[in-house]
Amino acid sequence: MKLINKDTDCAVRAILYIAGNENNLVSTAVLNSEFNISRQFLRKTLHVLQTKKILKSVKGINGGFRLARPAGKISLIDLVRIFQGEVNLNKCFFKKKICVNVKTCPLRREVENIERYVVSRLKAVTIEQLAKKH
Amino acid sequence: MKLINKDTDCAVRAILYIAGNENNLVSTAVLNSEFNISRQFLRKTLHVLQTKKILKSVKGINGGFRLARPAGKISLIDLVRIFQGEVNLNKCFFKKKICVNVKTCPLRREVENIERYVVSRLKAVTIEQLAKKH
DNA sequence: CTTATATGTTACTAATATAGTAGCATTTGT
DNA sequence: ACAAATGCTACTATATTAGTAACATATAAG
Repeated sequence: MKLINKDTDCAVRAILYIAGNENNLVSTAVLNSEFNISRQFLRKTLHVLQTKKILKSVKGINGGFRLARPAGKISLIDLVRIFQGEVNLNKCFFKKKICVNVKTCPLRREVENIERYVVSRLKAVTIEQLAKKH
Repeated sequence: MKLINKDTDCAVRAILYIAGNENNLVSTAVLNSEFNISRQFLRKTLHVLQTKKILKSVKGINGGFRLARPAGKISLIDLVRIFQGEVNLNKCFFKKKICVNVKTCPLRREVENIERYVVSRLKAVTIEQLAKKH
């Protein structure tokens, strides 16, 4: 059971590094030499981040990526949603017979509380905060 | 992303039902007619619960399952651990280069906090409590 | 003692999610 | 023109989860 998959994890590292480079462009080649992640994997991840407006890209020689918005405006929940979908810990397997009414399902209520906490934490933590704690 | 998989979910329903039957044995046939879960799936789940000492079984005609310990002594964390393994939200994908020291990894720390909360909640909730909330 | 009906046990298949790779197209500074 | 970067997409591989099947064993009842 994981909260953060490899895509998201990779994205966090990359973005943290990019955020530490002010407005300079960072290429996958640099990230690849910096981290233990294959070039192809990085490219896939960064490309997605670009399409999702987290990063801006510049093509061509000396090209690379920079943040599309301030580090304080990028939170973990954004990245988790992009790479892992909406946080929905509470999937019900037995809707028909058992869970006619979600409100009366004791298990659902407990998991719902946990989910609320997880989402609120993921929302609260931004790249800016993570960078400061380094 | 799910917190509870189908095995665990199934187990909770079954155990709640069995707990509501005092010391009477409950067979998979009864659970199958009660719930929207296939007989084979129930058998697999109940068998595991038996080997893990959550349920006691009686073979033969009129056989079935009963709780092996009081409902107050079975918590969600027990079931999650049996069917999904130890709760370990914090798997690190990049140990070598990046996470030389876990203590200095800001992402790890955040996820660790979340994990602690999740585990503490799963520990706190017992079958007895869930049964009362019905 | 035979039979019907339970669970014990294990092996297998199917579906889904996650991880990882490959290749060609496009852009741009020199 | 060329080298080096991203754009884009399709594909393969692996791991996890879900679901099924078949035979062995035990037991209550007729």
